[in-house]
Amino acid sequence: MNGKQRMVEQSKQWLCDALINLMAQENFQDISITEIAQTAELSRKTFYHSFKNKEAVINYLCDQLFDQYFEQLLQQKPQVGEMMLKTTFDIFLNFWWQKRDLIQLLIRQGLFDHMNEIWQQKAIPRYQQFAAPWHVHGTPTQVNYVMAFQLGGFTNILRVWLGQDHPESPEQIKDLMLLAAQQLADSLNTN
Amino acid sequence: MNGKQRMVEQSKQWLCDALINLMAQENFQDISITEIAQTAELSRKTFYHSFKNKEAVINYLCDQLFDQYFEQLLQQKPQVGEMMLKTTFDIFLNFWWQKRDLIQLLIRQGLFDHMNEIWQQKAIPRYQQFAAPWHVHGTPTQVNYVMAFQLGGFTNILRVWLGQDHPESPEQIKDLMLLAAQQLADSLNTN
DNA sequence: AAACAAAGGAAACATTTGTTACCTTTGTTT
DNA sequence: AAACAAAGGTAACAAATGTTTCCTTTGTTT
Repeated sequence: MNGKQRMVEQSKQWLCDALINLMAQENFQDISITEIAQTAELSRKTFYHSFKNKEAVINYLCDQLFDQYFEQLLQQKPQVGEMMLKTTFDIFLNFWWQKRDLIQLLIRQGLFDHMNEIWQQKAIPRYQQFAAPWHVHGTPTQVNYVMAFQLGGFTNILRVWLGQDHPESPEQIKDLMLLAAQQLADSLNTN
Repeated sequence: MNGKQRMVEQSKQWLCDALINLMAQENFQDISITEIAQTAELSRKTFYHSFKNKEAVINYLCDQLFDQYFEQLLQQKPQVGEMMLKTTFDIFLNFWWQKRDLIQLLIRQGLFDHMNEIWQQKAIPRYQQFAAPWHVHGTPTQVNYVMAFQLGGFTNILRVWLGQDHPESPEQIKDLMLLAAQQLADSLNTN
């Protein structure tokens, strides 16, 4: 990355930070582009040079988040069986626990759905690089739907978990999830 | 409902229909309020009387959809075990199959996430009226997270299913889901 | 039937948005 | 070092948004 690109990235980051700061005090809908630019100490022109609109800033922010998440996931030592399930839960829960302030802000502003859209688009192709936390076999279509189910399930747990004012610790959620998974399996098998 | 309220509801419906028709041809972002009002043969004032903005129209639309869905779900004969799982899948898949034109429109316009947000908010409290398709027991917190997982999973399957130009028939998806559920259970038990 | 309340229409309004033109600054290239 | 390309700043612009005022129409109340 050369100096010119660094300048552009820096501006984008400043605008992002400005929007996040404003969102802590004001409703997303009511924040104007002028306000963001002023807070970032940049001109409105620079905003429109960096982003198409307010939503694009959120997109950029979410892109960064997911790249960070998948980086952590890729560093995971290859594992199998139950250990893999636990490791995947650990990474998932701890990552979002670290980012909880930002996520809670997004949830409160009704932007979690927006993040989810980006997650789904980026995650499905990327997940082909990994084995699923539980073993999946079958036709590509079958695998795809099982993936979609898991992905949607995890994301929604994240929504409920961090949507609370005082969310439980990652450890508590982990135990909860393992128990729930086991129960789900039991109930499906005994039916 | 008296005549006055009927008039208001009728206007809302006309504006809704107008927006849907316009969305089939034009990008949601690029549709102006003026355009919607003109298509509905109502004044811009009437639009702002009925809705806060364009997004509110989508909210209204989604609210209607979910009320219809839960009505169907409530008519379901009380059942237990595997039959209940199949019945729930049937209602879910057939309902959305009927509405597939609208859902596909929403997905293409990047509004599925918006619908999802409304679904989640309305569904979690409402689901307390039902037993889950598979048996869930435990603390209220545990039940809540298992519910969230299932709900998120189903919704995401809907996204993947109807996001395609030529989605599979509901019967095919049903078989796929039952198989996937069984597999999930097996893999969790053998780990 | 008369009075009233609420909805819709017309039109004007300030604000915000997104775009453009022109100029200055700054990093890259040769 | 000079020429160049790209980014940022200022300012103006048309278009759209959301709000308001005033007036007409329509259904409800008494």
